[in-house]
Amino acid sequence: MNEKGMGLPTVSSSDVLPQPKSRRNDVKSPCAACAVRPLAICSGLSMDELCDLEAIVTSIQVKSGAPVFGEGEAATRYFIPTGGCIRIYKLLGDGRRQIVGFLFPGDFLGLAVEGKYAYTAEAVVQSQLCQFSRRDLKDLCRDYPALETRLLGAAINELAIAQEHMVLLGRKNARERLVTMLLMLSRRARGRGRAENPVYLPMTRDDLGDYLGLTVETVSRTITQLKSCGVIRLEESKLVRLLDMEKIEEMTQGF
Amino acid sequence: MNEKGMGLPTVSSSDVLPQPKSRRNDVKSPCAACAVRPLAICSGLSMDELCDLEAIVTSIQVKSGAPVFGEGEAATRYFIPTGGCIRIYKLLGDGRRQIVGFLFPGDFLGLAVEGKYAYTAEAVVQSQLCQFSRRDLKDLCRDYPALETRLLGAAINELAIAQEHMVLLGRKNARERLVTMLLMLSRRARGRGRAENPVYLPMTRDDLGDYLGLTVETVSRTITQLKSCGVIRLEESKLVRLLDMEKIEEMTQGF
DNA sequence: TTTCCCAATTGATATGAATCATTGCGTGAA
DNA sequence: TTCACGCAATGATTCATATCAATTGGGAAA
Repeated sequence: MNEKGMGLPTVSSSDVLPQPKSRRNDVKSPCAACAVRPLAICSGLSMDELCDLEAIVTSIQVKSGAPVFGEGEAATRYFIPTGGCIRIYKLLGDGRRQIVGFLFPGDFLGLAVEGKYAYTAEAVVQSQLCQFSRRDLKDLCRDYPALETRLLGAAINELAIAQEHMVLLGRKNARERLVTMLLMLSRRARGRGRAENPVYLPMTRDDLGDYLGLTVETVSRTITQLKSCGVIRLEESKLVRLLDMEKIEEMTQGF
Repeated sequence: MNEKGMGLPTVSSSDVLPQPKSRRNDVKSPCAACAVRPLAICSGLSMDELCDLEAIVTSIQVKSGAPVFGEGEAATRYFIPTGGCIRIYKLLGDGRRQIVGFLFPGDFLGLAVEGKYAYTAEAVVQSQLCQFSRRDLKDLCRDYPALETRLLGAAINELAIAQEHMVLLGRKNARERLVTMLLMLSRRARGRGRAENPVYLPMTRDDLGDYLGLTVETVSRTITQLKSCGVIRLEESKLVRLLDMEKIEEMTQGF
């Protein structure tokens, strides 16, 4: 049950602050210096290709809680987060919410079905994203087929994550769900070159609940339970120290 | 809880009966006559392209209950079912099973992460599939970039279905899960040009449970409940007549 | 500092689905 | 025909999580 984000207006100028970024002839090219490029679909491009990419990209800022786009909207833009965290979710008619993913720097955002976004995307905390028009990226794919291969790779990767999450939602209990998520966040942080151990949870407990298919209360109680088991410790309410990795990995997989 | 399919051998010659199909110079080309081609990634290819496709494809038969491939296996082949029904699932260490999808004729099977299948695929009933070697399809994608675009489309489509299913698993109750699935199967049958109303359920109640994140008993009870509500009628135990479409659609979306 | 507000935690109780156990049903084999 | 077997349906009970209701905590504004 969660009404935040229902019937939200789409990205408005007060929420999103566009900052032109394409400066093809600059001394420093922003893409070349981009910290998340090795992670994203733009990795492994030649200098020339990078320039063409830069020519079509814009950087935007989205304030905490503000929408990037809404479910059902015409999908005219693609995004790559470069900072912060984005939640994507779907709503049922009575306000029940299921968060189907959290996106971090380097992930790809905006895959659409029949020209429409299938979910709403909102910033969990203030976030930065690279923005492409759909048309531009399509054109670029024609010139650089490798780019489409990368997009396919990103989609397959997302699909695998989604399938893992279906196992979590369909077959795991509350404790297993929590530790699975902690481990997943830890691994993804490592993948981005960030600290893997005190796991940082930028989202609220409510968000966690709507991602894990639980209520806030159950999330909270389960965290307490994991603390008393001695497998985690809260350094702050959003910073979780994993104490017993072995036990945690065990708890994740149902052995 | 379900032990069927645990530690299964991979496709063996007794389960799968290969039938060479590539007869480039035949009068009748099998792909040209293929009933599911308009649905599958092979739609919209020229006669030439179709010939090249035929040259790399094999048709196989898989007996009811037999595996097509197993989770963790090296992903050397892709498939397109042309008849029957395939379940794909993941297992937890203690045998809990989550079916992450059912595949029907025209769907694409075999997307892999890091060269390995992320799930097991088994025939629900005797099924036919077109089989491609990964390498061959990759080569063909190089020549016909449109093919890769179609693969991307298939992956995005799967992803959207997966996200819908996460909503079901995370936020819907047993009754909503059942009617959502019935409606989904009805729509997909229509999409394949088959009857949309008596919905045919080739899978067992056990499979339904493992797909919907419920137990067999709950599936059975919920079906009984839907019968007494008057929204469905069982013509046979695997053939469900949808009686009140309006009420059914209402029940799926949480209004 | 004090106040306010929202997020998080904790407690008491209700409930939907799981679990355990049994019965019924339809199909194929003897 | 009868029997056996697997699948499906039903019943009784338990249990995990939801729900309803306070209470606590921590950061920002006054």
